[in-house]
Amino acid sequence: MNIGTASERSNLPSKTIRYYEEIKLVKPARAQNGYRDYCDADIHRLRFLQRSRSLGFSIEECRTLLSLYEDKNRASSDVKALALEKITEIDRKVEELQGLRNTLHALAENCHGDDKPDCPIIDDLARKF
Amino acid sequence: MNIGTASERSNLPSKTIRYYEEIKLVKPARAQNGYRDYCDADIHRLRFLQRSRSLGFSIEECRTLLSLYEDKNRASSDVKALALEKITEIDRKVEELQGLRNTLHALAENCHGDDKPDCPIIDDLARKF
DNA sequence: GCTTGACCTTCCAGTGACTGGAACCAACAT
DNA sequence: ATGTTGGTTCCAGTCACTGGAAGGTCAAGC
Repeated sequence: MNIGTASERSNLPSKTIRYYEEIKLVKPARAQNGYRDYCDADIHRLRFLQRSRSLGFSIEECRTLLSLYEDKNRASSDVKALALEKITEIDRKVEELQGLRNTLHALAENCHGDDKPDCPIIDDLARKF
Repeated sequence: MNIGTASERSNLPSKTIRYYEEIKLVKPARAQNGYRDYCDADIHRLRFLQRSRSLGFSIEECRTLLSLYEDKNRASSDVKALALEKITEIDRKVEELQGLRNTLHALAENCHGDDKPDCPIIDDLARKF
């Protein structure tokens, strides 16, 4: 199976798939013409990567997950630990973003948003500490 | 004022300050010995940048905000528009993160997290579409 | 048989916003 | 005179791709 088909089936751009090969995440066979030749197991790995990346795992975390996936003797606790860690990380990020959001919102509330140069948002950014 | 002092006063690492000079955000004078020499207005700009960056504006947005800040005839509506756009963007990001969080949470809930290889998180990542 | 176009290959450069490190120069305390 | 601290420049690395150039391959249509 050529890379174009692999791309369609995994929902990943060809460029990304080549990149994943470069960093040794997926190693397809090569056809005689030099084209990459993906088997079903490769597609499976690619989809696994697509999904775990979209769930916010970093490439290195995906590498770990993939090896856990392929380790028949893995402990589910290892995977759970990674997931829980990720949840904490997401919670932290959400909190931070909501803080920013609230600050910006408060500033925008106080800004009449007209033609005049008077602007509390700018004033806040420029405030002395 | 040397870069070290500027760094303390603006709460930005020296490296970052030099980088901001490279991309033409802050252009300090130079002392005779070649050292960067920051005046109060420079510090003001640096703090403005520190604060707007920490509020989640990109460098290019900061550049815009800075020019609006220094434009005595700016309309406050211009600034407000940028802030509101940023809020929308943050809301989108928060929603996305919460989606991820919920998915991960649901998966972790169903995972007993023991020594056995059985793991619903991995199963989900590996699921066929 | 030839051309066209889609698809594949490699390799190099760029993104954003820094960060780390090497090699060197300046200022100041002891 | 020497050591420490703090400047300077420049180059490389980060993360996870993405874009583009230059060229090879394949199937279809004329």
